[in-house]
Amino acid sequence: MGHDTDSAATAVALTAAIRLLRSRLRQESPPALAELTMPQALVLARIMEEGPISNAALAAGEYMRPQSTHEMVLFLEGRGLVERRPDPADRRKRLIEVSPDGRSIVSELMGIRHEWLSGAIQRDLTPAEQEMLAIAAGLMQRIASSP
Amino acid sequence: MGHDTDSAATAVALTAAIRLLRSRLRQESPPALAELTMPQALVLARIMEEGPISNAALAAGEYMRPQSTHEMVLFLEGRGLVERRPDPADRRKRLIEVSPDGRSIVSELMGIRHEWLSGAIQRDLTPAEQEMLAIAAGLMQRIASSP
DNA sequence: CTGATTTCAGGTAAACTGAGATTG
DNA sequence: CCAATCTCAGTTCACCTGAAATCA
Repeated sequence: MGHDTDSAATAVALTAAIRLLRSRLRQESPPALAELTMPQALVLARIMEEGPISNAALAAGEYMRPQSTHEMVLFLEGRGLVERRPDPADRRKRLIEVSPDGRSIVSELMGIRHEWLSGAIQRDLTPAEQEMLAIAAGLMQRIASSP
Repeated sequence: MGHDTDSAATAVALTAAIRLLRSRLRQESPPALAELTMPQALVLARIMEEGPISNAALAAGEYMRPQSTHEMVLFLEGRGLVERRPDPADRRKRLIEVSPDGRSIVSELMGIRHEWLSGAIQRDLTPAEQEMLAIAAGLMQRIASSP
């Protein structure tokens, strides 16, 4: 154990795991409660975290095209969950911020949306495994954001 | 550490990690070499692993609708990468198998497609972290396939 | 007759590319 | 003039649902 080829095997296993888990999550997500789709909810959460942010910066952080995030932001604005105002320092930009309405539902929504996954983690994994998975989630984010 | 609410936090972190990593993978995947898309390549790999398999069984294993896998199988058949023959035991089914051509390119293809991820794992993680990620990939597959 | 499997047809979600206007 | 940002429009990918035919 510890050879060079291990990272390739891990890459294959991880890719397969991501695809499988995504498929299962799609199956288990409650459609009735889905006023917001998963990407919309996660983008909303990121806007809340990163404070007032431009659309271009939001897209860069999500590794998407600005057009893709733009559409989600328009949707969220239509629901009154975010607000946009011109950036006084750079009038090309429009700063996006979560509204009071959006802020009040975001935590509740995240809880509902992750209900199945949270339960499965608790049901199927030992406490030690749960801890390892939490660490691994951090590692995955690190890899995704590596230069 | 070790409370009930931890699994919820892990679920949120894991969902975010999956989304980020998927976006990054899309960015990093070499489009010129993509004669097969990611799902097509992974379905082909699964067919190779699981030997002769019916489309319904394939779909169940991937947590997809039979129609979705059917389309991929038709594409792979058109490229001559898989072959189908009626199941003598149950003539409703058609058994799908990887052709010699498909078998010869599948390992090469997997290597190319996972090149960036494999490199990032090796570059950004310590050996101990790499091992943890490999274990976590297994845990994710277990959760995805849990009843 | 019921149920499972395959297959055709059409639809949706979530990203993409291209192009135009405004501002730095 | 060039670059960055936002925005409109159309496109592609990866799934979905519905329905018909075949066979157990």
